[in-house]
Amino acid sequence: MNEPRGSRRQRNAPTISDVAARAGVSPMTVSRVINREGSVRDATRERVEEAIAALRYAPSAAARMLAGGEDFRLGVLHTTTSLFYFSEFLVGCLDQAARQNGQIIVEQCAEGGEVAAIEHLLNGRVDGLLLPPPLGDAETVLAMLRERDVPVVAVSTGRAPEWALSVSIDDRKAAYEMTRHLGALGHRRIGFVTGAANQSATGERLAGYRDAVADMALDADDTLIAAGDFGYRSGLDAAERLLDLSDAPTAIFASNDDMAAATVAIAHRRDLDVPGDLTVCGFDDSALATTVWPELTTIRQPVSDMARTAVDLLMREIRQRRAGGSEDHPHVLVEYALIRRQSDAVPRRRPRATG
Amino acid sequence: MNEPRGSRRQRNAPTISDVAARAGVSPMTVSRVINREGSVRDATRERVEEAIAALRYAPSAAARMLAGGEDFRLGVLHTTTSLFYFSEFLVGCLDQAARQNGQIIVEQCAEGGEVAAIEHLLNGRVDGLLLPPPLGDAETVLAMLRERDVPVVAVSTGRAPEWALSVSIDDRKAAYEMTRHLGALGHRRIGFVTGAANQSATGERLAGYRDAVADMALDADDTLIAAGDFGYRSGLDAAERLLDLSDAPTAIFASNDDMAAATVAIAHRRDLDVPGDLTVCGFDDSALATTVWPELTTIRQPVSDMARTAVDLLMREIRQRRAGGSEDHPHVLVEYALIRRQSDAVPRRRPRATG
DNA sequence: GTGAAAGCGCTAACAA
DNA sequence: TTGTTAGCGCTTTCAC
Repeated sequence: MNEPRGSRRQRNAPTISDVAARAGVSPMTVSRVINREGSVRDATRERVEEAIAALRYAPSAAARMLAGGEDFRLGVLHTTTSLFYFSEFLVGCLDQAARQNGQIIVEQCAEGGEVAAIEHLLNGRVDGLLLPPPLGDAETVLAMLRERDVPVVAVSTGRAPEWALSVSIDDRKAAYEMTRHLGALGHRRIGFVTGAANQSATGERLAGYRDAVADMALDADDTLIAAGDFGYRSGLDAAERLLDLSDAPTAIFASNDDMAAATVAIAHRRDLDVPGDLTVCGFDDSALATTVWPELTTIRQPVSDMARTAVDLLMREIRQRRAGGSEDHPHVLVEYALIRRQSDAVPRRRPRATG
Repeated sequence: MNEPRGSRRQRNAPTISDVAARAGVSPMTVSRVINREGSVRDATRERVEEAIAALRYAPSAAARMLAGGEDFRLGVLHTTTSLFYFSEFLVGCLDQAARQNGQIIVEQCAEGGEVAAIEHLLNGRVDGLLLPPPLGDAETVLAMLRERDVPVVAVSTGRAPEWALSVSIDDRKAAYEMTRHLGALGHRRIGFVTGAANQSATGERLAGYRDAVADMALDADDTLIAAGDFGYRSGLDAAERLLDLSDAPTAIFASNDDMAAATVAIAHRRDLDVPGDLTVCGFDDSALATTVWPELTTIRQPVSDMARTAVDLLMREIRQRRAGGSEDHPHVLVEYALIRRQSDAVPRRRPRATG
């Protein structure tokens, strides 16, 4: 009758005490084993590990956190643009956050509704924000966040503000490399389709293209540069313009895969074989790159790794701030890769019949 | 010396006790206000609410859960297919889960690695699983899950197993409606591109098409039905076959947007205007539908709402099981919508010159 | 190297 | 209608 009023346990999952009992040690020792603290004798550790395995024990994140573990609420702004990118980004965030007591709050926001969305997120007590493109370049958003002194990571931005954190690839170098690749294949006239004017990656990619054109002494003709906005439709128009040129390019490098896919569509509409008559390549390696046919040669941004890094950086920053510090704001550059698929080839011999 | 050793609080966020102190009530009363339990006098409630606002108090999810609140860990299997779908799906899951102490664990899995992935998820102590397509039709997956007695929701499946939960649209009816729409426009020969054979939605959509063809007495010709597999490339092939027919269709209804986009590409390659010379429509209303040009007339599946519903259903089921019960396994049907965009039109007059 | 005690913030059960 | 008590599962602090 001394039973204090039945336990309130609801889930019948094993607890740290169950493990301790089975291993014949105290809960504290189990805790030490779990957290990889040094001071546990090997024999003890082994017994504990056995018990953990036998019971299929998994620690309760909630209890852990409550007992002094830190926790993090990270907001992700989801704009309607770049849906392809977003999915991969989110998976990376979720994965990394789960490893570190992080919770990801996704806030959808319509164009123009960014400020309201952020307001909402901030009221929900998020500790920091992740900004996938194009938000990392949005002046009003950035200004607001800076004023509020919210920790922020900009992802895939060409040029992130100094006070923020960022994770990107070297857009300029990647575009340079792709352009050189095309040049090495034998293309002299390479068309380029730019991205949206308000994103800094756009400028970087264009600069990379220009560098390579200059370095390899390719045809440097401004009519070879067509303005796009990262949207498929803008790619359609840009490709038309480029292919209408009296001396049309033999290769077109679009600033993203959507516009490259559009270029392929236009080429086909004109009975041009890709890559036989026209080489087309993209940038990002989004789902679209392997959806269309031929599959696109492109620059791979490791989006989900970048997301993981971003979450990591952000948590570090938040932790530092909680501890009072935080002076450095790392801007990390991750590796990209040039992925060759079926959309590039050596140019067909030009009309003036060399051979 | 009676000071038990200073508080261990780490975050300086206000607690329920802070609110209670400020409002001059007990923590329990605050808890009642937060949880909208009836028995609190209005005056008291107001004071508490003021205190909450003043302190910007937000309850700690961890503490709440630990104290007996239920919690849920829901696993989502992420196959490489249908990335467009997945992003929207995930956002819905996350959103709904966040409202109900749910945590979403995403597990990526390669083709053929489903069983291992599930094993991993289950070891991570998930309480239930969400199965986006094509998993809801995968026999081995389903068998394993059933044997283990794991709560499961199949989403967007044509025909979910009785013992599981499901959220779908009425694929057959939707395809029927789209086909009738095409018939009403004046098309008599309507091509159809099927989906992957191993997904039950494929059969449903085809059946809907057939029903409408019969009901409207349209040309019922099996050469008008081309097999696809939901992939873009299969759509390319199917469209070629259909347009190579001596009496080619004036409209092609593809079982998803990817294949519809491929059909548009083939049409353009053959100098056919869409929708002038050929009407094309898709199914799903994925990101692709509004990416390509012309934008696709398609059937909208409200994926993110479906995800929300799925999470809800799953939590309800888990809760019931914890309470010992659970007899009924709801299969909910949500509304779809036929979205008209720019890819459909009245057929051009046929060669035999009617007028 | 290991254990005991206390407390993280909250709510269920009971008492007033 | 409101308050009191105890305990959720874990980790911290201190003692051995």
